[in-house]
Amino acid sequence: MKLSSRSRYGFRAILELAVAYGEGPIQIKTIADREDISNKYLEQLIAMLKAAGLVRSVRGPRGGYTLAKPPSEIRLDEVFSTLEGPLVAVDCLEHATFCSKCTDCVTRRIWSQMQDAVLNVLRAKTLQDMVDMAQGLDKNGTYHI
Amino acid sequence: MKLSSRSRYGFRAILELAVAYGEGPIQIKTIADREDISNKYLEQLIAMLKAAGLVRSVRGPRGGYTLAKPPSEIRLDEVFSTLEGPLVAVDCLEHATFCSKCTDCVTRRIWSQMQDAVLNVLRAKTLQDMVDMAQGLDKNGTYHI
DNA sequence: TAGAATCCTATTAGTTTACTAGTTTATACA
DNA sequence: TGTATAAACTAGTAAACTAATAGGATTCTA
Repeated sequence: MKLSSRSRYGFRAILELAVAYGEGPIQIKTIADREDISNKYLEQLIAMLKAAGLVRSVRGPRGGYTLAKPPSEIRLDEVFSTLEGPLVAVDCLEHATFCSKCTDCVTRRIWSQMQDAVLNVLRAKTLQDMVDMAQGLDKNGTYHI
Repeated sequence: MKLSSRSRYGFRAILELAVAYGEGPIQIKTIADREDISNKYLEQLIAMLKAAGLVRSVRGPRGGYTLAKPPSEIRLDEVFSTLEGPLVAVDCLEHATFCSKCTDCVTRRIWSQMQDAVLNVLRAKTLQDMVDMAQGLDKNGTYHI
């Protein structure tokens, strides 16, 4: 139940992009410096976000990354599952035929409730919500952990 | 966000003990056979549950394991955190001094909400609830996944 | 006192995590 | 048209974790 730094770093990075949405591309180096993340490692995380279609890139001088859509159109569960893998606690929640007792299984019900609880939190929010929260709280635009 | 088989196996095992509560000790071999888990691996998982004070052991012939308390007094979050480690999504949720922006941190708020969502599911239920669910659903007393 | 059961310690193949390093490709600008 | 800039791509790696397996020591009962 520990979040990987993939998620922690990735969320902080995409939040930087969300805050700067509409102001042109931001470079990896900028984000890495600001959030104190390894340049090369962040590069790989952002590549994941790009592959998922959440982020767009511009190559060459004055290039960098921008959100592919407005912050209000990117739900947090999209970001999370891109970085952390599918939001499935156990396989039998996806494949109903996984085991013979699947529909009757008590532990499966608990895992299902846990999974739904997390999913509801993340599905209910977009990057815009995080931007709004940030602007209400923090004046200088830096975010941590 | 994938549950380890430590949790999956461990929960199934302690549920067996909960169902049999008050009927004397059950051997590892019995549970391992019934739940199709490696004998030696289950031994280690139950050792964790014992170290956490959730399970009691009786050595020698006709020995085995029983719950240390009635099923109604063991909450699911106790079992979960014993097997899966502390239910803390990120370190800065435990240590408020972890980083300078901790109180203002936006991502931290999201992790906090996620963690609370899971915790609420697990804290609200005891092993007795699982036993009740099982008895309403399944006549032959076997549980899977 | 035989044997059934837990208890304890060690080992291991495979995977994942969190990086680092180096090279290649595209492009704005002089 | 050259050059600096920044993403893109590929590979490697030490450390930790996962899911076991192995073997013996200890304890208690019948």
